[in-house]
Amino acid sequence: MFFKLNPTTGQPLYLQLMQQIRHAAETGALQDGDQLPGIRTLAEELVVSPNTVAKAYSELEHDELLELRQGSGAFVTVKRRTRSLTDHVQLARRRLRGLIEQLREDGLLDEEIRRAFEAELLHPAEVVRE
Amino acid sequence: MFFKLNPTTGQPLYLQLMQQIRHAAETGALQDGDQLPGIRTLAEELVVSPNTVAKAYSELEHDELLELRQGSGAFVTVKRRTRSLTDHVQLARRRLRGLIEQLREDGLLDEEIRRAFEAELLHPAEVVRE
DNA sequence: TACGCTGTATCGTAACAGAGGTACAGTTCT
DNA sequence: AGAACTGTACCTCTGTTACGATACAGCGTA
Repeated sequence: MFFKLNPTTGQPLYLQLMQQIRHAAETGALQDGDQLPGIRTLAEELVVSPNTVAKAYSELEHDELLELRQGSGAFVTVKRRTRSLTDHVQLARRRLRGLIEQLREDGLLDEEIRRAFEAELLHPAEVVRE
Repeated sequence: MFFKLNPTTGQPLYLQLMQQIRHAAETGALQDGDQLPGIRTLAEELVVSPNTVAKAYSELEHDELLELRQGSGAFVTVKRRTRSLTDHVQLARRRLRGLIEQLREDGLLDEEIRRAFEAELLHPAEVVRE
């Protein structure tokens, strides 16, 4: 599987995993009916406790993005809205990719880019220095 | 002051505050020698415990971005590298702003945009579906 | 000097994240 | 039926976050 967790960001691991699974569904990388790796398997790959994966899975089940069938596994259930949005999300990925590349070439660190991004998302309009 | 914390993201409040102060210094919104609000004042504004602000401040002092003078206050100390980068960061902000605006108009939610951003930052190159 | 501001330090408490382990229950396949 | 897989449910332990409150220490000014 194509997930990667970063223990240094301060964000809980199970949340990071949830976001990445969500995003995979939004881009179409995960499609309706796809089966996810087993809790123990994925936990071993990501080098985290099985509990952490289990928590992510069950939260996503509560959000109706996964269906957990005891004995058989975890399966993706993508709703219509998400499905109609995949194109937009994929386009967004490509645009973001281009911009991030440029910013990196300007010598910006990922951390700096992330801070600028979060700031922009938080304060839709803002004056830099009054 | 122009800070805002979000208790729902899972990211520690003191880290969020640190990032925002850092970013303010990177854009030039906070300049060398500027004085930050007092611990208690800021804590009250943000509706958090003074301990939380104190932790953010002292971590930033350890990172040499703040100078804490007992009795007088917290002051910004911006190094040369950061100073030479403000233009790039401000430009980045503007570019990100434009892109985010577009994506919102496409009907994407902030959460979806953030997931796409984080995914792109994490996997510089990636195939969407193999 | 005395007051009011600053940051510093330390309690105690609560909640949560995460690791690690164990046992149980349903499904699938042989 | 039985083995091997799945998720489910507990428990204990450790570390971190955050709150609340208290006391202390340095600085500046009236």
